[in-house]
Amino acid sequence: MTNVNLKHLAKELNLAVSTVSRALRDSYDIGEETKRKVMALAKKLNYEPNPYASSLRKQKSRTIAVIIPEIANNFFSLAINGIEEIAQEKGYHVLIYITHEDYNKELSIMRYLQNGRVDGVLMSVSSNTDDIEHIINLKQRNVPIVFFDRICENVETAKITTDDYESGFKATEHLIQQGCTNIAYLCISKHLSIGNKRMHGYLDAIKKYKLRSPQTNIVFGSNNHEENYNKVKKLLSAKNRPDGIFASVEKLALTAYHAAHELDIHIPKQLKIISFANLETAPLLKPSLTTITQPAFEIGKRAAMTLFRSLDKKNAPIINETIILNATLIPRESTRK
Amino acid sequence: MTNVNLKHLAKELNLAVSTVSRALRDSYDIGEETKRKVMALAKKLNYEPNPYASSLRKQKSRTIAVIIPEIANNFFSLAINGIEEIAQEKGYHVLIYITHEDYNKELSIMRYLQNGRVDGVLMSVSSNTDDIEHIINLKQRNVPIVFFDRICENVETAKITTDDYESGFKATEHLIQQGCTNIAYLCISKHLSIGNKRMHGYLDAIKKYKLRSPQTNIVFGSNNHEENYNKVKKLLSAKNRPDGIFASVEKLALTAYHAAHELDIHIPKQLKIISFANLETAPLLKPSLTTITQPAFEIGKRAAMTLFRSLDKKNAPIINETIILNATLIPRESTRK
DNA sequence: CTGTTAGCGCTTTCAG
DNA sequence: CTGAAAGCGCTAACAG
Repeated sequence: MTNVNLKHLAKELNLAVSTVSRALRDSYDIGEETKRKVMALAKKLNYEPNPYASSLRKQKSRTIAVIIPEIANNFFSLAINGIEEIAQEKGYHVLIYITHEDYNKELSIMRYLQNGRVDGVLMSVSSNTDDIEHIINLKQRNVPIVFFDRICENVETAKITTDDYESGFKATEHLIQQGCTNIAYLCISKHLSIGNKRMHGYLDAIKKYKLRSPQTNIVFGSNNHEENYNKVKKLLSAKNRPDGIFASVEKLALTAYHAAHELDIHIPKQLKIISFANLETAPLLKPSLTTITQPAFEIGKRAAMTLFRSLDKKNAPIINETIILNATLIPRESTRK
Repeated sequence: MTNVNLKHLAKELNLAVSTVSRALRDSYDIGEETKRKVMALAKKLNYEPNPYASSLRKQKSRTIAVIIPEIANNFFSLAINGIEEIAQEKGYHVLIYITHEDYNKELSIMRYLQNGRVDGVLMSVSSNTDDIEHIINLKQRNVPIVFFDRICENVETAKITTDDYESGFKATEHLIQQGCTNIAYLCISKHLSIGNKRMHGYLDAIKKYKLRSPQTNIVFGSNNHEENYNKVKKLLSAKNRPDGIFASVEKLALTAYHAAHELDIHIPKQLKIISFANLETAPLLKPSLTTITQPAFEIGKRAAMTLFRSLDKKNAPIINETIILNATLIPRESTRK
């Protein structure tokens, strides 16, 4: 870190450090002549202010954190893309943290953030987070939080989500219209808002169309892939096994695929699958999967914009509101044209 | 930022700030009794040191930057996953920057990093980066850089790559073994190391099997999707159009798919495609694409480990070495079993 | 318009 | 074993 700093510039120009500092930003207050000289030298020496000194002084880091459960998943990648774009526009830096669906990791990550490291947090909670103390804690330390996708209902802050209930309803309806009469629902965790909302949509569609849905048709998965696989396999091995599956996340759709394949159940003839999924490659590579695609990039952007709105204005509080963006159902037929 | 800091703790305990500071880390030097008291209060008040004050003082940020051209791409998502895992293990924070294949963005990002914001950088260069001054610049400011995947040959530092030449050779050979005699190669940029190495593998395979390959069979794409699409369409519209395509990146494979589809060329009957791709969902969703899959997660981990090796030991210089990991060819047949 | 001064919160000599 | 004091690089209040 052998680096040029304000002191260097000041000495070289026979000016006070503060003058140089102001010339470099304030502007209105410093003579044109001086400003030009300072700017010139700064450019010449490739001066870049030390961010941490400035953060320490201003108590603002111009940095936000993004906390997500996983990243090798198109939804979150796209969301980050949107977040990063807005952040770059606003001159903010983005720290990324992956919880790997681990509540304890989420906890310790949020501890790190509580002392000024970031000005705000964008997060999608881990699937086994049912306690919200750590989140409230951070909020109380004046770190604004915006949830996206996997929200916490009972934290008062901005939330950007998809129309999960409606999408769940439509997904189920879609399967029914395809002739399914025995539809199962797969989701990752009882704790997740998205899973529950989608489930309610599913249940209401079942009800509306007067289908029966045995309790066993709802599978709650976990972090453990093996376990999920066995549960789904069991589901598909039953005498009256489902002829349609609505998976609340892509990963479970794939689990179902694998299981069906092993059990020699033909997709989509004997089993139709619909799933929330953000396969960028979808139009070409998923001939047999109907997807419900979330506007991930947009969600990321909106989440970031919402956060920055409160950061830009001097600590304007984040409004406790939910912005709901619509997902799109992309039937597999259309993928073949 | 109403926050508890060392001064608070010190006052509360009737100790000097320095004593508290040391009790919280140094340990050997402070009385057991005092230490316990300090620790207890720190825990109770949920004390978390201000990272920027400490960074400023120690001239170390415990933060690294990851600079990548894009993120909505499985390769980079997986790599980040690996990077983040190692970083978390080491107690480092990860800043993420996306260049969107834009040289100018890459430039300005690296400017931000030159004054202590990060202790090191992991990067995959943008496709239109042919000038390396900004990289050298950063290196000279004592910010170690490790390249992964898209490396810069002529910067002396550690590089983690895939066996691009061999994979290019094998990919081409694979198409030849499938009966292709007129194979085209698609890549994104003349500047990229990976594209060039893969191309050499391709050319050597063509040579070895004594196929002819008209110059027109090599397509250099760009950032512009439309443009790429037209180039590929033109390629596939020629009288003696190729019967095999080796795409150096997933995106171009998809472009080829689209073009073939529009021109009513059947895949894989009339045109076989092989491509570098990291489709996590591959086993199920890509019935017609043979892929060469890079160990992305591993690459990320190795890159991070290499960087941390030099950060952990007091500024041990990064060795100018290239670590080459092997990609795996996954034929489409095996996806159907 | 410019300089002086006093910190931001932490670490680290240097003294006791 | 503990305290006092200096200073990382920057900003901002206060003087001139």
